Amino acid sequence: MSKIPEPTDRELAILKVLWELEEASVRQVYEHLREHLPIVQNTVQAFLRTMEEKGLVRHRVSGRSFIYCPVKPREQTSKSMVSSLLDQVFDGAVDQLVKSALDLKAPSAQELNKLRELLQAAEDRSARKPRKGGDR
Amino acid sequence: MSKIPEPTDRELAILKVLWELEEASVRQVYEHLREHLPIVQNTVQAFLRTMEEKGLVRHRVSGRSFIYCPVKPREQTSKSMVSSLLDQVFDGAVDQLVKSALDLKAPSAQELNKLRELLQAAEDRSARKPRKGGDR
DNA sequence: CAATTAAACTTAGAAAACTAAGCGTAAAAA
DNA sequence: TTTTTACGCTTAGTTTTCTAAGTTTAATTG
Repeated sequence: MSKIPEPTDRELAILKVLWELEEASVRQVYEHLREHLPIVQNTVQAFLRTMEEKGLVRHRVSGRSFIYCPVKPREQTSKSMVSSLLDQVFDGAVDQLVKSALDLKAPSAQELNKLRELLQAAEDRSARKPRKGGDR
Repeated sequence: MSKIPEPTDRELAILKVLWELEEASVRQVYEHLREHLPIVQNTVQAFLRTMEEKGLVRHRVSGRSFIYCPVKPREQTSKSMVSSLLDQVFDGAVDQLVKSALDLKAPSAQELNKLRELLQAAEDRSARKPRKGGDR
């Protein structure tokens, strides 16, 4: 139902802090953000307010402060962003996306392990139902 | 030197056509685009003009028409976009990006093959120089 | 040669993204 | 009790993105 829009760059920067801290006051988000980019606390606050309007974050009250948290977990958001990217530049070709990612930065040993697992899992799934069945 | 900005959504849609056709007139781009989204030829033309200013495309003259082509190949553009996404949401964790991609859409048999190759190649590279040496 | 057409260029404006100053209020400090 | 401080709210401005109408120019057609 509630169609949450994809976050913009700044919104994403804010969400990133919230994902990391689980929840945070305006102040806290501001403190984190300004380590990476020049910004003013009021700006952060204004963003959080509009982000709440868009359904990207929620808040609860604690004393005088609002404590914000993300509505959607990182995985869900990233998924739809990857999906957009996939359509926008790769025409849906997953392998090309992966190739770009691997070309970009040599994965660490741990990452390689994880990748092997992921691929194995994908193969298993594919083996179990090789045809393009739409169970969505 | 010449720092080319990342293309916006619409710019990307136009680039996609150019990547596909190698090169194309305004007219041709327009014809392709309007199959997917409501747009007017003038709009496409204005975009191509500003895109040329930004360094995203170049043109040559053929008769009365401008024939546009992308400055950067698809791979290069996608690479920097993937890089941004990686930083913006995954904090650089390639495996998480790949996981997102694989969760999103079951890869076809061909894609799986390609993925196996890619992983193998990454492993080979990693085996040959397991330490983080920077030969770039 | 006049009219039509097809192309690029100019201009303009709406919508979204981003930014921050200024205001009000209530708690805490002096 | 007065002052300061810490917060959220309102407002407003700039910039970027996206859109398309109008204008000009030159070739082709009648």
